[in-house]
Amino acid sequence: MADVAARAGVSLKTVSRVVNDAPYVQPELAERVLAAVAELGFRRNHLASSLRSGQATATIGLLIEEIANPFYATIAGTAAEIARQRDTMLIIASSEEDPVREQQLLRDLCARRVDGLLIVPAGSPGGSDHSFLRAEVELGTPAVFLDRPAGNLRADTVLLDNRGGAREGVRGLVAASHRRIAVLLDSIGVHTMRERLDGAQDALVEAGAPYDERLVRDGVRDPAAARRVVAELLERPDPPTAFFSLNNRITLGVVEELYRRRSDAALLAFDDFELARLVPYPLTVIAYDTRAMARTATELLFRRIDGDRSWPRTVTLPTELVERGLR
Amino acid sequence: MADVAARAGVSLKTVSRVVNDAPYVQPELAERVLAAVAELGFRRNHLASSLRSGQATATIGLLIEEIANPFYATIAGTAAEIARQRDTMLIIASSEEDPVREQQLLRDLCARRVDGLLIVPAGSPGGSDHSFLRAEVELGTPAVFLDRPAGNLRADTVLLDNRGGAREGVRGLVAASHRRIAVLLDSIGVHTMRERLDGAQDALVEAGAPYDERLVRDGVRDPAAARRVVAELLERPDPPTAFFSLNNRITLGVVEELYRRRSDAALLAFDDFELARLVPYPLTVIAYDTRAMARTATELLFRRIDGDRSWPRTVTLPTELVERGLR
DNA sequence: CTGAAAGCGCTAACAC
DNA sequence: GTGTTAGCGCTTTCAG
Repeated sequence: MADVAARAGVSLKTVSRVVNDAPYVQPELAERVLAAVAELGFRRNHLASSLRSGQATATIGLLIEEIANPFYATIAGTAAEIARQRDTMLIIASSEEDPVREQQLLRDLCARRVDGLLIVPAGSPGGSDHSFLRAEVELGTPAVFLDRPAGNLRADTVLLDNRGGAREGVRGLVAASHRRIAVLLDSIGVHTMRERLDGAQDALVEAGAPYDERLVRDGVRDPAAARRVVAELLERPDPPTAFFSLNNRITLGVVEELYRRRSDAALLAFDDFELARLVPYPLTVIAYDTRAMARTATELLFRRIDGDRSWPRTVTLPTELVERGLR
Repeated sequence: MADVAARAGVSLKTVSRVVNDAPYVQPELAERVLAAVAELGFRRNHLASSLRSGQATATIGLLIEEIANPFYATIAGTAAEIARQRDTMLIIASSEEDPVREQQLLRDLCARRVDGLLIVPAGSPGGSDHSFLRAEVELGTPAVFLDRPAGNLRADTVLLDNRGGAREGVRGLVAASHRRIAVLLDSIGVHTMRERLDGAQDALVEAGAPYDERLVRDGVRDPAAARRVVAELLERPDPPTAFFSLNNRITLGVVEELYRRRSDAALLAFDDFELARLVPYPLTVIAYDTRAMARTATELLFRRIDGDRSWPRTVTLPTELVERGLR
């Protein structure tokens, strides 16, 4: 910057003004500065600038499980889009469901002085403890939680109506006279899974239907496991007449096995997915608007960054039942 | 840091040493410093640190079209994973296929003094001009290009064998006696699309098959458009007996229309996709390893960051033919 | 092994 | 309108 100033025959501060589009600079001087900038290939150091000016690194941090997962990719895309409108960059960090890693990454993000944090908590057993963020939040790094609530921290949170959605879906099955409904889930340690299971039970209890624990299968980690569980359940003496899959990876396996067996069991699935309409099995999907969730959270975050100090709020977004699959 | 030093009764520099795990600090002093750090809730300012120490922001920039697209999400995930092993954060920016925006974002990333750049060029007509990066690269910000070549810049590049893959796939169709092969593509302006089309023509020319321009349809932007084009082509007096879809969004539409009509046309498709095995139509897919591509590029980038000044190289990764779909 | 001083590149606060 | 001075939080350099 000093070089530019020398070359343009002005002071360092004037260069700073020009580079930052500050008002009250003579056009003539500005032009000379711009010329010098071009000649010298000068590029402003954003780090130094935000070091001096206190906050405003024009960067927000997003902490998720893993970027490659389409659900998180959608969240990241939405957050990036909104951030872009404010000339803010997005740093994405993946916790891979590890609370220790999550905490490290969050601390690192704070050390980089991001303007705010968007967090999908790692959902492993016990959940993560986010109390260490309290200090950061008070020091001016707001945090908004997405999809899952924070652990031990009062903060803005945007959730889906997992319980309500599951309840409504299972009510549909019950109304179609299903009583033996198998439920397949990934991990009961994850908040969303617990909520969805609770919703299913709500509907069953309401209907006075028996709740058979043997029909609930936890630990279904991938499509292959789902196929095995479906096969096993269907070979029982009193097989379920309906399946409720609590996430879309499980749904893939369930569909494949039901299709293979030309089963006529009903299928209810949490999470919509691209291609759901092309799947060779009729199913009812509990869909939601991932982008709306991410948008809400990101807007909430920017409101905080802009100085909103009101009481933290929790927003719950609705789900919707949709018919999918080829019939 | 000064506060911590005061509290621990040491100099500022000693705090710096302790915080950075530097050797040659008396354990006793270190302990006092750590205690003070904990009491005061001190957190090192990463920005200030890398401002003074020259480079090493432990951040790399990734420029892609859009994060929400699974292809780019996979690239981002792989890059983030490798970066993590080096305690490096990843800033992701989306160009949305706009070369102007691309350039802005790249400049901004440089202004943030990222240690290196991973770039999937915006593929719009004419391609982008990356010559403005030459200065940055020379100033020590290495760049590696992915999936598409750079415009007017010699740099490390990792590509897929688009042409070879398409050639091999179409050879298969030709060997199965197909002569009227329709080709559907998104935009001829994108490098990968041109290469794929060239590969198809290679195979046709080899076989002495007629090349019918009316069977090549550019501008098929989404699945709905693909459906319309398929419908129209099938209603011609001499309909194609095979379809070659140049990307997976197009493939979705083609599958849907062929399935709907219970057609027996052969389908060849560039890009594998999750759920391809569940698609209700037999198809041959030209698959490739996106993660390998991203891994290769990211490793190349870190080698540059570590000081490799050898001649830029271009790596081309192979594709593979795979049978998919329900038969 | 530890500390004092200088300064990374920039901007806030003020004087001119 | 423009320049000067100080200093953001840290690390480098070099003296002890």
